[in-house]
Amino acid sequence: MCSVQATPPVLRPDVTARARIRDAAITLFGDRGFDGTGMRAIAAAAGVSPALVVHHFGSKAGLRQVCDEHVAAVVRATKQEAMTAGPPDPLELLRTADETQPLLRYVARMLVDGSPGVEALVDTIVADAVDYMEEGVEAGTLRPSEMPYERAVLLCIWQLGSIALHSHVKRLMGVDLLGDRAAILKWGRPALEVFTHGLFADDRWEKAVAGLDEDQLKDCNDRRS
Amino acid sequence: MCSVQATPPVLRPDVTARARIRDAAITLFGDRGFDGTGMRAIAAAAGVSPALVVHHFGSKAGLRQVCDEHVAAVVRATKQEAMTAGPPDPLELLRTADETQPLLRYVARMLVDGSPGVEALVDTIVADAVDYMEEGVEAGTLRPSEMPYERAVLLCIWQLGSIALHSHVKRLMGVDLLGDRAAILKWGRPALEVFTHGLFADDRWEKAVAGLDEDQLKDCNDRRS
DNA sequence: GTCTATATAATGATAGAC
DNA sequence: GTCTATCATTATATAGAC
Repeated sequence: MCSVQATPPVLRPDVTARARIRDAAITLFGDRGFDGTGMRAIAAAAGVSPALVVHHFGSKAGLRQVCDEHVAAVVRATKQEAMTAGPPDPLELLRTADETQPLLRYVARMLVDGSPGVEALVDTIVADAVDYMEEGVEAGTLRPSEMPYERAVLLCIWQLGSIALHSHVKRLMGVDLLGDRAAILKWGRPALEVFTHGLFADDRWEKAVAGLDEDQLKDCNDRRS
Repeated sequence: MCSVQATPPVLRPDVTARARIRDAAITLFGDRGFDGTGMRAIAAAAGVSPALVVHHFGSKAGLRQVCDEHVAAVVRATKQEAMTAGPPDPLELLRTADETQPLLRYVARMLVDGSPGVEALVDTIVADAVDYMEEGVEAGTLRPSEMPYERAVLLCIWQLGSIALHSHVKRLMGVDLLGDRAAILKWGRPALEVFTHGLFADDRWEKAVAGLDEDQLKDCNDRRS
């Protein structure tokens, strides 16, 4: 599993200009956001003229769509590879993270910027997680849940959200979730602790919430101005 | 705790134009991002001329700074209030969420846009969480951790990340984390399940990871091209 | 404090030569 | 396929009247 050469967004005359532009866009969009990145910056990073960007992709929106599709394809392929390699686990997404740093940075941006292709990508990730976790429950490695789908969504959002906030994780813990594997382990250890032993000392919170019914909450909401 | 009237970004001639501009900016920045929001749009939403925005805040960056400070102050005040009201719990952040929807939407954007005040805000949130959780452990409601700080960071990132990805949570589960309390409960239930019982059926994962040392991981990293 | 009118810079996109 | 030169639009910010 420790292989794969990521595609760095550096100037590489050996790949087509089109691919260089696309990779530069992925890096810059991921780094400064879609709105924060100009065509000129992309062209400069790819070592071409701004006009060539338009020539190849029609428009900035067209370029983004191609980036979306490419990133989604790579993510899907990476997950496919990981699936066939061995049993999935909740750290799978983070495990494969360092293979494709600019890609993940782009995904992190997509998640909040709301790029046109991100919904389908997230839905796929969640659907896969539902399958993974069902298998895990059957295999006896995961605890069964009263709400398997919701739990899968929760865990996916936690992981994707952590990626989206990678800069804060880096600052707070010195761990680059988009970076090397060793660093990711430092992040994974407390997660493992929570996932193995839980967070609460007992089930008093669960009981307390179980005691609440919808009516009480509705009432509580209604009392707001 | 079920009170407080949020400040809607609607046209309200009874508050100063300055406050209206600031609130409109918070809503729009949160909704469409900093780069995606023009001064004209802010002025229109506040019912004033674009020039007045500049007159009050100097520049778009200046306006953002004021927004940052205002949001941070409100968040701090809200947390302060929640602290004095009762014992804190991991859902505290989400509990108080619905009080201030536009504010939280803005925070969600700040978290990924990297607004200049967001680091301090997050650091404060984490520092508070560390205190909360230490008290929780002493009180016997939370399990002790081998890495209390890292666990607190993890949980804060999970919660803030969930807020940042609220649109996906809405789509996947029909729950608006920035919205009403009843919806949030639907999200909180699986979280409560994981926090109470854990996710793994046993400690095999923890043991497997505990067996890994840094050298192995380093080696694995080095083998990447 | 608030406006209209405008300056100036940057943006996405086009035209046409090579 | 790739470039230079340029257009049209939009952006932030300013000047000065009321």
